[in-house]
Amino acid sequence: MPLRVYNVLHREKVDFVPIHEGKVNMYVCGPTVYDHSHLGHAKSYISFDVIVRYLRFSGYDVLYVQNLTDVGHLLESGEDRILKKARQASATPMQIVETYARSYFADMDALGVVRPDISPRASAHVPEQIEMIEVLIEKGHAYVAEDAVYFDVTSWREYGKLSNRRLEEQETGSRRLKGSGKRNPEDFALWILAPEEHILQWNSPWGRGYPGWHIECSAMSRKYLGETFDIHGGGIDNIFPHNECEIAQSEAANGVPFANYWLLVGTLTVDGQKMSKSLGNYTTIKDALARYRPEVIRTFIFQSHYTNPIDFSDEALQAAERGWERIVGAVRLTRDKLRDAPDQGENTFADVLSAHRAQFVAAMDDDFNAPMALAALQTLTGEVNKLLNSGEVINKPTLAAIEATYSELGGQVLGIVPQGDAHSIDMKLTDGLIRLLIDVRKQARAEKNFARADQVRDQLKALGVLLEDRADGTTYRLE
RNA sequence: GGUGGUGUGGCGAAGUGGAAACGCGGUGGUCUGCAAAAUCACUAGGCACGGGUUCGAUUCCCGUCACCACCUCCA
Repeated sequence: MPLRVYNVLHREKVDFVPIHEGKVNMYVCGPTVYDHSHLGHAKSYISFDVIVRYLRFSGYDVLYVQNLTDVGHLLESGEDRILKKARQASATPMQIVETYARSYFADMDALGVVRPDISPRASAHVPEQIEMIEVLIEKGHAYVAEDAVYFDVTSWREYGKLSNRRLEEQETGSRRLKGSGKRNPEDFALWILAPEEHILQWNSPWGRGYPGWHIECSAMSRKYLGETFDIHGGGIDNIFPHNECEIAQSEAANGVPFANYWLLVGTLTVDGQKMSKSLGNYTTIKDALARYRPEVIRTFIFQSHYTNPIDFSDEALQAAERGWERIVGAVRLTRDKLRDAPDQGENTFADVLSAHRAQFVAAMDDDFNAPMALAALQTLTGEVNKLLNSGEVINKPTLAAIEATYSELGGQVLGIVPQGDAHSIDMKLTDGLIRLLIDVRKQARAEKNFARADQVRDQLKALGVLLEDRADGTTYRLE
């Protein structure tokens, strides 16, 4: 079955056909690094993480580019947000950029988000942006005003095609014309001339200044992925004006289509309202990670389709946590039994595994339907638990096949099943010591010395080690 | 005002023109020294509301209402 994706550009679900067979070139709008990231960013980048992981799992060679915006992203006041932060922190702009770029990567690493292959920065691609602006001016799609170089939206008939906006139907605030050399209110800045005291500025054919926000994505995607590439991703909240401007600039400059497929992620909300800096209703990723495991945050996000909004609450996270625990509980038990299972025998569970794998793959092939894929893992977990609790001896080939299925689908693709077998010396030692204590407690229980047995269990619990007695022995898990 | 989207059980959330996934929660069993986990059964007679098409609609069409996002900085 072919992979199908919902292409926002045409508002329909279509078969995914890459430009070059077996190869996917993909660009996702990255963050502006002027503050710590919050869970809204997590939803976006975890969603694309799974898209990239699944494409690779499906055999595609993916080149994943995600930019870092470190210049040109202006506040409503017209002030560059990086500069504002730098002034507040009495730091240089590049210190701010470096600080928060590192923070961003640290957060993404902690969430298990696979790093993009290339993370280009806007400030490091000024020549490429200038070059593109020059082409736009030559072709009559941009003009030089006294304060900036603007893209002339009336020169590009298709402007608005992604977001279905018609210029004449928009509420055009007069504010946007105030004090600028724009010909049309919807014209947007490609290059902004900087006053002398402005800290971030470069030489350009039009005078010293800095690039506008939108041009960076056009210039950098072209540089690394070509004039036409396969997938462009981002948050739905940036469909206008940012994504719209990108398309217009790129197609006007290059004369060929920009991205073939547009995949946009729904918003993370809090009490139905978008999580955002300006509303102040945000939870940083660092704060969230202090309360929930990364796998739990991922599971929470996978419980709704990436295109839909999802509402954040502690209740929802806790529900996700319980659901996640059920899955990894089965995995833990499987790995535990694998330690001393008989080698002989055939995989008697192959049919169940392949049926659930097929469900999982069918779900993901249908526009990366993670909620449905997760459901397949959940029903598989029911089957696995039944098998493991049946009281029968299960052979190694069967257990290994179960383990491999979870590691592949739940681990490699979704990133919610941690790797087994901690190989570090510390973990081996810890594991050995815990098992030693389990043996000691077993002895006490055999002697009906329940006080001693409970003491071992209670003290281990205080250390975050939870013991679970089963008919076939005691297992443990770390809190 | 324009554009796009959403409205499904106590909560979260999939999905389909022909008996409503999955998870959480709840109730009652089983297992168990206790605890924890697991497991079994039950838990929406209806999918915002009103029309229409159809043998049949939650699913398609029209209308209405509500909420959200974007049109102004945010993935």
